[in-house]
Amino acid sequence: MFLWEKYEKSWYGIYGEYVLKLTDYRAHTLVKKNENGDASENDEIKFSSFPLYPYWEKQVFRLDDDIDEIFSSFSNDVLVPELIRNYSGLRLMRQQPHQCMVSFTCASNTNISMIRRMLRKLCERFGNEMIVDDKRFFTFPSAERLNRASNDELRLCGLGYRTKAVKAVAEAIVNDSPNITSLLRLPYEDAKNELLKIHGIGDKVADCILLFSLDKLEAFPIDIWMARTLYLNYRWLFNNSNKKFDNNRKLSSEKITAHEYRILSRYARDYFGKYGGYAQQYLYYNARQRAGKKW
DNA sequence: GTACAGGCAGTAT
DNA sequence: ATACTGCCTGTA
Repeated sequence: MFLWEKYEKSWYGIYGEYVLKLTDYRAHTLVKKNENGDASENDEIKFSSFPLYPYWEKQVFRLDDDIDEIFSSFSNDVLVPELIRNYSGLRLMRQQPHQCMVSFTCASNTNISMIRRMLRKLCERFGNEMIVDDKRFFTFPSAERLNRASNDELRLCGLGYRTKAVKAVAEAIVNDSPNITSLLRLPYEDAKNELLKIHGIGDKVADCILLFSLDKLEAFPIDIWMARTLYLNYRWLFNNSNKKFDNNRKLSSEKITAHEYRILSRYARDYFGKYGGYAQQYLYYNARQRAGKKW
């Protein structure tokens, strides 16, 4: 999700060895309809990819989820259903596990533009060049390639002290420990414990990997933005039970302690339930929107 | 120059 | 168990 770019009406995204392409003709069609009074052949969103990956949108945009059941599971909440109505185009994306693991390992303690920069450099240096529509893309490097890279080479991608962590993640994937297929099968808690064994993967990064690539929809990643949202809109959830911890939070840019993460995470998962990750996605997007973030 | 950004591991208490 | 601290790097 970090490696998507827009040109004209099309979005291009790096998905492992693939360049995915989504073209939105809908606005264009409105004009055409007005001019001709006729439906255009392009009256839709079109999906393609290089190389061909038929129906990738089903996998990547999770069209196989029972979205009605998921959305209705939040019907007792005040805020989330409203956000679902407001942000109707928002989707929870499913990434390839190895790309997701590397991406979120790079994501710790930095901002999105920095993450994008790091990942683009990793792709340029270690991925394969691909020309699509006369534009140059680089696929996402394999774990084998990253594992072969020297620490100095990785550092040149701007990883800083994350270098060691990226190496550890690449090595874990190459060694097949943990095995990705078994992570997909394991319940949330067990899969998370496996991920936490890898150097550089903590609570937050693990929850992102679980939600965005391992189909654990109850995973509820909490970064500083989610923490702010929880304190702002859901303080009542943990108001009485954790007085000491609740009161002195200043809502600002304080870092989340490990202890705090566990508490917030437990309340959020108890409250939002087995599809909580979907709620998280809407709450997160909303928090960023309200803060005027441009991604 | 300093503060800050979507955490983490290592160490001290 | 929980608290404290240093850490790469680019931007404001």
